[in-house]
Amino acid sequence: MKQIRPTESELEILGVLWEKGPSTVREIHDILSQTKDAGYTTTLKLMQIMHEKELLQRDTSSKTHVYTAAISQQKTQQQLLDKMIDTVFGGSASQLVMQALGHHQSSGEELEKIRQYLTAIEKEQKENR
Amino acid sequence: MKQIRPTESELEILGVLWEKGPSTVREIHDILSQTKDAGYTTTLKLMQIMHEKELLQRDTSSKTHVYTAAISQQKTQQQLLDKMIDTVFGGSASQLVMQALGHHQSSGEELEKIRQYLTAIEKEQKENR
DNA sequence: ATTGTTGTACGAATATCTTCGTAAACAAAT
DNA sequence: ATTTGTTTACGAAGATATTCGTACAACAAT
Repeated sequence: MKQIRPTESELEILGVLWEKGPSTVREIHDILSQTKDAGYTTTLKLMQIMHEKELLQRDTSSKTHVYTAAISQQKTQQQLLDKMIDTVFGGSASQLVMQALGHHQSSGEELEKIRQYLTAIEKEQKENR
Repeated sequence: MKQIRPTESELEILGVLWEKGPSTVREIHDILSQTKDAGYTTTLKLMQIMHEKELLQRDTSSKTHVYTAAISQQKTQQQLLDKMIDTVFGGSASQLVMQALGHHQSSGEELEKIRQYLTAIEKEQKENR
């Protein structure tokens, strides 16, 4: 399986693309520059490199190119999670889960969803025993 | 608050130190080289740099130095989680939790622990309403 | 004492990431 | 047609991370 390792800056860009969908460099840059301090050409260059690396696709049919994420959020999440669980949480996923639950408030709804999820997993485990 | 940003390789070393406790370069290297391919002096150099950065402490009283992690696993976990939730999971901790639960088998005990944790959090939320 | 082994220190090469200046293409406005 | 603003392309500098060769010190075994 192909190992994708986006850098920190690349993840920021992917994050925006995942949320907003296909975007121009200008759009990405405007959003990023709210929280970060970098020139326009920096963002441009990054996205060009990401295109070379095949992290992004782009449509060059008009003068202003439109970029799209070429890797799915899900897959990227899973990959980064796996590595993190492995190196930082000593291999224990539930350790990570509890740490995450502890320090971020989630709405009651979200907690309820997680609870249902737990139940489903436990049920599945019983069946496969 | 001081932002710590260990690199990938540094995290690997920290991971071993957190698990095994104080260790020599040789011990760390032997473990890492099971899954990674790097020379001994590379590991040594990395740990020396980490000591300069104050990521590691070391005892130089004997010829063979003994290194210890200078930052806690908990704090590092939290910091990395926060950033990850922010950039990769669009700010949703529960999104991360479900993704993590989905693709890693946890024992029934662990799941039970998480369930209790959930209950505690929900109770707390009610009280603070 | 000589040899072999294991360790640290140091410097430098290499690789990778990040940043930005500059030039050229293009379109809209004057 | 010239100016102005927006965009891409490119190259190169700067910053950071990774890798390893070499030298030297400590020590054990012969």
